[in-house]
Amino acid sequence: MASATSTGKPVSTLDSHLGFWLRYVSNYVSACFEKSVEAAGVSISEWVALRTLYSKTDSTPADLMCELGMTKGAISKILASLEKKELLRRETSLVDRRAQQISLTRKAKNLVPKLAALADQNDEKFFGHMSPQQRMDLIAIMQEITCVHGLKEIPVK
Amino acid sequence: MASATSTGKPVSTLDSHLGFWLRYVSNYVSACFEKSVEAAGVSISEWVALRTLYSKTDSTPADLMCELGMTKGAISKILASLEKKELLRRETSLVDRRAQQISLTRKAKNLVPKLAALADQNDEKFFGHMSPQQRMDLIAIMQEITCVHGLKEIPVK
DNA sequence: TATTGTTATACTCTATAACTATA
DNA sequence: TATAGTTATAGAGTATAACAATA
Repeated sequence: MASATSTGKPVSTLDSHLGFWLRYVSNYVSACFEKSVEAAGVSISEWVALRTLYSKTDSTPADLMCELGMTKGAISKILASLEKKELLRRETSLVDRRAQQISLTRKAKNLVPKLAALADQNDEKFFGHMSPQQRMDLIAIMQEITCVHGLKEIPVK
Repeated sequence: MASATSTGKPVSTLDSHLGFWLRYVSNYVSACFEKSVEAAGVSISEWVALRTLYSKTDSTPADLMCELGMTKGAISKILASLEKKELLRRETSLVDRRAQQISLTRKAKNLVPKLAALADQNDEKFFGHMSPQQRMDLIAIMQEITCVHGLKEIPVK
């Protein structure tokens, strides 16, 4: 697993790190999911934005900025792309004319459940061989790491 | 956790998927590691290439292509960058003058153990609160997923 | 013809920062 | 002045494909 240096200390291998394995598996799982939502016409970032807006109506770009952990420039581009696909509308807020109110179109409201089903299927594909308990345990472990390190935003990167 | 559609089916949330959590944690862990190796002057892809070459001397770009799961164009750029940093040499193979023999410089051989230590530290930082048994179990779970799905190359992406 | 590696090109995703308009 | 959002620019990382040299 590890070779030795002249000082006798072992040089750890790539695969001795849990971080390596998480990234290894995660990249495959995400790449596969990306492919499946792309067939539905959206990117992963767009899916995350859509699913967030589906639950939280009347969000502003600033809200999304916080929730997705991205810069306002990046959010602006995602929203422009979704608007172009007729999945959302942006209207100037009546309260503060600098701000925007985002709302999903009917098309988007019909699409989100389908995308959620794709996410379910993707999870089944990769983790379906594990017991429900094992999967819940794993989620709990990931959540614990999130807590321990104070991670906050949804990482779209 | 999930809202209901007009047909009564629940629309799963982002955080109900194990894939979401793996990506969430993995992105943070990798981003942190990236930052730490960048301070040492290399990217994650370059670290992976260096660590691979450290164990497997006399590799060719074609070998790396398979092992890192990247195209030859990408490998070529990584090798050019590492050569520019004086971390490796590329010499025409005596056997087949189309191929190259890659060898690490002394500078690289001194650097790799330091980078490996950074990887160790990164793992400690994020998973140090878990028991050795729990960490080994997690790695085993990731390896099992790898096996079940026939994943092969080291994902550098 | 097939293979090894390089290079030109393009694309995706994101950040930074200058900018516009409101407040 | 400060804030919300847009846009221009840049950079990282990778893929595709045309290319040169060699087999």
